[in-house]
Amino acid sequence: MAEEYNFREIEPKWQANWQENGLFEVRQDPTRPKLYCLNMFPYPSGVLHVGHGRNYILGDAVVRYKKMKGYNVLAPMGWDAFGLPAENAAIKFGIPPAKWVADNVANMKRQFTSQGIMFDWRREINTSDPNYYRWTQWVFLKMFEAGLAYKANAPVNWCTSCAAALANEEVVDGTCERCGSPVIQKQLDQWFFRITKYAQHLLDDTELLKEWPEKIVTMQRNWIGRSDGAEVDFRLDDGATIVRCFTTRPDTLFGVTFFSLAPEHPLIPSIVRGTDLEQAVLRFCDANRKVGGARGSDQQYEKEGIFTGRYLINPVNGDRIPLWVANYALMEYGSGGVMAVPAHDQRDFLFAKKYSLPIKVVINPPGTDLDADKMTEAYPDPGTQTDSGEFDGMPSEDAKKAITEHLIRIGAGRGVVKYRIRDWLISRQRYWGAPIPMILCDKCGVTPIPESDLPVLLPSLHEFKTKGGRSPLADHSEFVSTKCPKCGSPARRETDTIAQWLCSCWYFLRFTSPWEKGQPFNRADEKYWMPVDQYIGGAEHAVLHLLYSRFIVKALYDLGLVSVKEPFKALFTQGTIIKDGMKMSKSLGNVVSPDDIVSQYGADTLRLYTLFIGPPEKPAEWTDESVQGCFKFLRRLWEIFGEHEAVVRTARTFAGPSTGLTADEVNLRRALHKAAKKVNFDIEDSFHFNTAIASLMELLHIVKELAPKARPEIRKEVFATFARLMAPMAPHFAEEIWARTGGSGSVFTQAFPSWDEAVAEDPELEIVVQINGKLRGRILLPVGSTKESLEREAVSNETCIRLVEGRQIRKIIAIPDRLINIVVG
RNA sequence: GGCCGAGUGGCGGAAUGGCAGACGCGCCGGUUUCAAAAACCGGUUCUCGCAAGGGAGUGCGGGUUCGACUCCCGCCUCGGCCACCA
Repeated sequence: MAEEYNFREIEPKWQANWQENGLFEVRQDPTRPKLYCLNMFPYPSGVLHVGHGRNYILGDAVVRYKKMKGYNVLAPMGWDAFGLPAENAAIKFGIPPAKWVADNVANMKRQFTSQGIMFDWRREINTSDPNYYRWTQWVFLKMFEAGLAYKANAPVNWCTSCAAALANEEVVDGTCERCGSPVIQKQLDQWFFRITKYAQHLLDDTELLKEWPEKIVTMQRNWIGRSDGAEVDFRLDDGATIVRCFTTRPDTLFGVTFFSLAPEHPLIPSIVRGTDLEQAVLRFCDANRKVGGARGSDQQYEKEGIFTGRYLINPVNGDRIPLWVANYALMEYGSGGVMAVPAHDQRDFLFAKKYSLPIKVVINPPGTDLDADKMTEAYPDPGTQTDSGEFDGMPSEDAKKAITEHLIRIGAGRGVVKYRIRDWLISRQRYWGAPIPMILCDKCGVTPIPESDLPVLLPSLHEFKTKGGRSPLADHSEFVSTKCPKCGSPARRETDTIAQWLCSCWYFLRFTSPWEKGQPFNRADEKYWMPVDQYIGGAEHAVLHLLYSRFIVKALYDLGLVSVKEPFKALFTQGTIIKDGMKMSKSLGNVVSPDDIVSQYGADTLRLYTLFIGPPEKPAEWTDESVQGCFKFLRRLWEIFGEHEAVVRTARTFAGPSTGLTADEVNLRRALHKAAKKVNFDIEDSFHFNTAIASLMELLHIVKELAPKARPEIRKEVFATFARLMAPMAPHFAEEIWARTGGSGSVFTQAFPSWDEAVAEDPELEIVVQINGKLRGRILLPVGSTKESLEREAVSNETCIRLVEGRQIRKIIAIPDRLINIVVG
C-alpha cells in the first residue's frame, strides 16, 4: 500500500524547519546580487482571505525563485497599523486600538506561516509602535525643515460620519471613500505637505519608471495633470479691476464671447456691489457653492449661470464681453475664471446655446470654413486661424505660442504651467495616529519639537471619539500642556495626528535596518538595499500611496538623507480575486478563508491554485471546484513518485553523457528540459506562474508514462529536477520530494534548474514541414540548428524533396524549434 | 467627454506572425463497486457523417503576408481609471 500524500504532516514540518534554519533571515552578502522584494504591507484588519493571499503567494514564489537563482533576497513584512479602521473598530468593540491591532497581527502572522509565506520576521515593523512612529515624526520634522510642511486655514473635505478631514484623494464622488457618507466643506487649521513643489520632478521622473505597468505611470501623470497654457488678464469695464483666467488655448483668444467666474470667486461681491443684479448673483453663488470633492453628486449636472450685468474687455481685440457666474467654473483650478469660446469648447458651446450667447469662429478646420450659425457642436481640434487680427491664416498650433508672446508684449498675459495636483493634507483630527511633533507657543509661534525629544508619545486614552472637529487629544490636558523648546514659556502641543498615509511612505526604508535606535535607518543598509527592486501590490494604490512615497523619497534625497531618487524600481500590480461576480470582501459575504483551504487541501494546493487561477496581473474568478485540480496534481505526482521512490533513493546521480539513451529516456529528458525552459521563461518574463504550473502538469503526464521505462539514475534526475522546478510554487511538497530523492539540505539552497546546458545535449528535434503553409510532414533535425542551417537542410532533406515534388522553391521560411515552411511556385 | 485595457469552447484560460483551444474545471462514456463517492482510463469548439473523412471557426468589416487570435485601418461590445481641469 502506497504512502498517502499527507500534507498535514509535511507542511508544518518544513515550516518549522525553515524557521529554525533561518532560511529567510537575510544579511548583506557582497558575493551575491541583492534583490529587495516587497509586498505592500497590509492593514491589520484581522483575517486574510484568499483574495489578499494572491499578493503574498505571488511575492513568496518570486522570493523563493530568486533565492534559488542566487540572489540575496530581502523579503520583510510589517503592519500599517495606524488609521481609521483600527480606531473605528476599537470604538465599536470597546477595546483599545493597540489591542485590536496586536490580536489581528498575531492571527495574520499565523495565516502567513500556515500558507508557507515566509518573511524575515526579525525585521517586522508596526507603524503604531513608538519605535517606528518616532521616525514618522522625524520625517515630518525633516519636511518642515525643508519648508515642505506648512499650516494653513483651509477649506477641507469633512466627512460627517468619520468626523474627520479627508484628503482630496479620499473623497470619491462627493462621499467619503471609507464610509460612503456625504462630505461637506469645513474651514480648519490644517497641516499640508507642499507636494505641488515637486509636481514637475514627480512628472519628469516617471521616465525612470521603466519597469512599472504603463497604466499606473499614466495614472500618475494624469493625477499630476500638467497643463501648458497662458494666463490672460481681462480688464473690467470700470477700467481698474483685473480678472484673470487660465487657458490652454490662447489660440482661441479672439473667439471669446463671454466669461465665466466660479461661484466662489472672491471678486464677485465687489463686482456686483450696488447693481440691480447683486442679490440675484449672490444668491446664485450661495446655491452653487462647491460641496465636498465634487460639486453636487457624482452625476454631470446641468450647466447653469447668471449674468452679472458687467463686461470685460478682451485685451487682444477690445471686444466687450459679458461677465457671467457659472457653476461649471471651478475655483480650485486655474484662477477660478474661464474665458469662454463656444465655437471651440464643448462646455462653452452648451452654455452659450442655453443662454443664447454669441458664437464666434476663430479656427477653421483644414479645407473648410465653419459657419457659427450652423454649428451643432464645438470644433475643438486644430486648424487655421480666422477672424484673429494679425494671426489670420496661421496654423492654430503655431498661434498658441504667437498669441501668448503677443500677450506678453502688450502686458496682458504670460505663459504659465498649471498642475491639477494639490498640496497634501497631512493632519487628522483623530486619535489613532502619530501626534504631529509641533508646539504652538504664543511668543514663538509654530515651533518644531527637537529631534532628541522624539517620540511624542500617543497617550493611552479610553475615550477617543472625535467631537466637533477637534482631535480627541485636545481634551487631554497632560498631553496638550508643555513648554516651548525655544523660549521655555508654557505652550500647547499640536493635537492633530499624522495621516496614516505618511507612515506607509517610508516604511521600505525602515525595513533596511529596523533595529536602529538612534536613527530611522542605517545609511549603509539603506544604500545597500534601496531601491526596492520588486514592489508588489494592488492597483488601488496606483496613485496615492505610490505618489506620496515617491514624493517623500525625493524630498529626503534632496536633503541628502537617502541615496535614491525613486523608491520602487519595478512594480507589479496583481488583479483582484472575484467570487460570485464580485470582489471578495467581508461585507459582501463572499470570502474564502485560506485556513479552510489549508486544512482541507494543504498550503501547497492553495498556493498552486492561487497562482494557477490566471495571469496574475488580471482579475480572476475563484471557483471552489477548480481548487481540486491542483490538489489532484500534487496527489498524482506524490503517488507516481511513490512508485519510484525506493529505486530513486538508492540510484546514483545521473552524470550523462546522453549517448546510449533509449528513445524513451531521450523523450523523458527532453520533456524535463522543455518544462524547465518554460518555467524559467514564464517567471522571469512576466510572473506568469499560471502557465509555468500548466507546463509542470504536462510534465507529470509524460513522467507518468516514461519514467517506468527509464534507468534509475535518470528517474532520480527527473524527480529531483521536478522538485526544484516546483519549489517556488509548492515549497513544502518540493522539500519533501527533494529530501526523498536523497537531496541534501533544503531545496532552497539548490540552484533553480536552468535549461540551456540541458537542451544542448538533446540530440534532435522534430520539425514540422509545411508547403505553402498547407501540406505537412515531419523531419528530425539536430538541436541547436540555426535558421540558416535549417534552410540548408530543407533543400537536401529527403522528406522535403518528396513534399516539394519537383516544383520550384520560391522561399524557405525556417523557425528554429518549430517548423520549416517551403513556398513553392 | 478623456486616457488605458480586453473580446478565443459550457467555464477559467493557452498559443515569438507558424498544428487555435495547452493546462485545469465541468460534462459524457468506460473500469472498479452490492451501490455510491473516490480513484483510474477514454472523449469533449461547432457542424455534416455510422465511419473514414469533409466544412466552418478566435466580436464585426476591410488590409498586409506563403501564412493572422497575433500586425495595420475602420466599426461594435464590455471593463477599468480619470472627469464641466478651461
